[in-house]
Amino acid sequence: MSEETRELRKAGLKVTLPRLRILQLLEETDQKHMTADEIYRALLDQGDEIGLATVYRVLNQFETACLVKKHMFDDGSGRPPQACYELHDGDHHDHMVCLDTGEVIEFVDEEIERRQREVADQYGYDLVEHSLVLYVRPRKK
Amino acid sequence: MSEETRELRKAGLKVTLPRLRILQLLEETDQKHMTADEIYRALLDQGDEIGLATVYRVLNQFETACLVKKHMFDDGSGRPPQACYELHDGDHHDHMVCLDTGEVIEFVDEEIERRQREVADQYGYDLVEHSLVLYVRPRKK
DNA sequence: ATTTATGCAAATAGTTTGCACACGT
DNA sequence: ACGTGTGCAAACTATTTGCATAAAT
Repeated sequence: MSEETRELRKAGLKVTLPRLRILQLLEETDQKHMTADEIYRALLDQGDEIGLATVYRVLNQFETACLVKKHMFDDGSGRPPQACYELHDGDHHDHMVCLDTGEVIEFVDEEIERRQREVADQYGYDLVEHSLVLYVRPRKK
Repeated sequence: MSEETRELRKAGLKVTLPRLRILQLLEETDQKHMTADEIYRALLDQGDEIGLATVYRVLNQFETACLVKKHMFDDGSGRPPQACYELHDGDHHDHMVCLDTGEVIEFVDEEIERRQREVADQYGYDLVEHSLVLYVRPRKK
C-alpha cells in the first residue's frame, strides 16, 4: 500500500483515483505551487480522466484535512485572483514572489516570527495565523 | 474649491460627482476599509445615484492614481474573496484582522520592516512591496 | 449493497466591459 | 460642442453545487 494511500486514510478520506493522482502530482512536481487549473491540465496531459470540479473539491478536502495549504498571491498584477496550492509539510514558512519571473521562494525568519507575536501581544491579542508575502526583484547590479 | 476636487485634479481625473462622493465617503467613514459593495450601498443609502460598475471603475482609477490601496484579506474563512479599499495616506502600515470581530487594526513595526529587507537581500533580491496580515484573537484570560 | 465520490452542466459571486446617453469643461 | 464618464445589462473568471452515474469498501 502506497504512502499516499496511507496519508489519505489518515485524513479520513476514501482512497480514490482522483485524490491519489492529485496528491502524487503535488508531491512530484518541481513547481511547488500550482493552481487548480494547472493541476487539472497536468493530469489531463498525463492521460488521467478528471473533471475540474473534482480538482476543486478534492483540493478543498485536502485543505480541510491540512494536507495542503492554499494561497492567494495578490501581486497586484491586475489579473483576477487565483488560488494556488502547495503540500502542507508541517513546517511553517513564508513566501517571496519574484515580480519579474513569478518564481516563488520559501523562507522562514525567526526574528520576524517573534516580532509578530510581540506586536499582536502589544495590542492585546493572541496571534493565530499570519500571511507574509515579500514581492521582490533581482538585485540590480 | 474643495480639498477633494484638488486631489482629483492632481491625479489627472476629471472631477465628477461619483468620484467626489466615493472620495468623500472614504475620508469620512470611521470604518477605514470598505468593499466595493459597501461603498455602493452606503452611497445609495445617503441618496446618491450611482451604479456598482462605476464604483468598481472609480476605485480602479483611484488605485492606479495611488489615492487608494486595495487589499484582499483572505482570512481563510471560506467565503469568496472580496477586495476592500482604504484611503492611501502615504504612510505604510500592515494589518491585523481579528478573527472574532472582523475588526481591522493597522500597525507598523520597524523591526519587521527592516528584517524583511534583510531577508530579501540575503536571497539576492530587492524588496519592492510586501503584504503582511496577522490573524488574531482577543487574548484569553 | 451501501455509502460516498465523480463528471458534467448549470449556478454563483465578484468584477469587468460594450454601448448609448449624460455630464464636465 | 467636445471628449470623457456613467449606468445598465451582458460578459467573464474563478469556483461551487445539483444530480444522475460510477466507484470504493
